[in-house]
Amino acid sequence: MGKGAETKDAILRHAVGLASVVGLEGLTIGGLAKELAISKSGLIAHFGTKEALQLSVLQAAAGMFGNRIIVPSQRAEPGEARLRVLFEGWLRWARLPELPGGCLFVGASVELDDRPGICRYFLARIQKDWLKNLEGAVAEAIEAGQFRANIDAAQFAFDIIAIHQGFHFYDRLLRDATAEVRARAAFNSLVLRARQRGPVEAPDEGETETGSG
Amino acid sequence: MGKGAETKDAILRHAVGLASVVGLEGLTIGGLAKELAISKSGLIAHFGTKEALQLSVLQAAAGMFGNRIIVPSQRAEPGEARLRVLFEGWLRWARLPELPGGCLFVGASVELDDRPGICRYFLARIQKDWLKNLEGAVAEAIEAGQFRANIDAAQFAFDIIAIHQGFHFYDRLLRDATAEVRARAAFNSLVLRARQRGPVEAPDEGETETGSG
DNA sequence: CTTGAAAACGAACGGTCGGTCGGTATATAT
DNA sequence: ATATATACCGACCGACCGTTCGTTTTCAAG
Repeated sequence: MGKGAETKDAILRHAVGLASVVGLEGLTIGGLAKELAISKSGLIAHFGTKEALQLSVLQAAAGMFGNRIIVPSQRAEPGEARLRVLFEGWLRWARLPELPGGCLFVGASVELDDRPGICRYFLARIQKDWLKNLEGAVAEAIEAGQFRANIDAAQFAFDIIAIHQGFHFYDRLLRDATAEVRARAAFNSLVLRARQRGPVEAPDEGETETGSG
Repeated sequence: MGKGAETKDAILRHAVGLASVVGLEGLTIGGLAKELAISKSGLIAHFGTKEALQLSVLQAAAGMFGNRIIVPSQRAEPGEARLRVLFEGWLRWARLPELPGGCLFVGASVELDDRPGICRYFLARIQKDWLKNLEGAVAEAIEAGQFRANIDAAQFAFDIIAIHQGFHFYDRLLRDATAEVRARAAFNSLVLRARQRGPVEAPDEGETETGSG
């Protein structure tokens, strides 16, 4: 890796973490440069414009996500196991020290949803990819006979994404310590419901429910 | 209403809609003043500081939410009916023409979750209030015998909030036309599961599932 | 009408923003 | 070691930010 690529990499590593806190628009070239102890002009020279920097930040985060969550998930066997690995990885992702402000994509989604441009376009694309990835994992669970055949994979993917959004809200804004427990409970309920008619499942007379089961 | 209160009201009406698009920080005094065809100084005089303006915007939006969603819900009978009215109202709320950028609270939640201050404090408080409101409606459904007694109202409230966040994500970023259908399906599934052991419920051999009921 | 208060104004402040430019240092290839 | 390309810098630009201030306009009470 040449000198240029090296510092560009260092810039993006910092920028991803900073953007997770202050948002993509909250990122300032001057502020980022000060953190890295380099000059504004030296920094922006690597990207040309702020929008290009923002796009690079999204791309860098997407790369991180792929390496840390998607790639490892492919070592799990297709179906429910892989789906669970993806979900658990996604929860951990939002708590990574490299992302002190939580999942960058959650923040960027809200920030960009009314601001057309390259960044919005890119974000929407990778989020749809992620959606399809989740749908695929559900489909595999159906093919493997783990989930019932009449499960709607697209709806299932919506449910998972909703749970993660809810988790983020509880965790980041409400600072609710039960965020993770609640998210996992909702996910488990979702999976349990999708399973083939199985051994027991008589939810009457048990512990509290709605998810926790 | 005196002259001062009148213009202050007009300012806030515009500001709420604008903030739903550009965010609380994206609000600029100059931009807002230009939209209203008044001077910057004349505008900010009503609030003193930008942070105070932002807080007023949140308060105004909270007032709108109370008038439009919470108050009408109290005409519905307690329990499942009221819960459904709250949920449906919440969906409509995110599509109000007065909120061209979607639910202001969703945007503000992400924007403020790492920025301490009066605004963040106020937002977290009213969001917890809303959470308790939902929990209360669930509890009433249990008391009315509509929902099983072992339902966890807090988890139920989490699930509803998650659904709404997922709806917002699908609707605003992905521009997915099925957002509303998916959200409603998830909600119906949630309610159906919570109901007392009822007439039929044999989910085998039916239409597609996971939410759709 | 007169008068005093309330409301809105225009101009200006210091600061920060993204971005540009010419020049200097540094790394890399020969 | 030298030459060339790359990387980086400090200074500066116009635009816009939130905020302040003194003045003028508008309103309402006497």
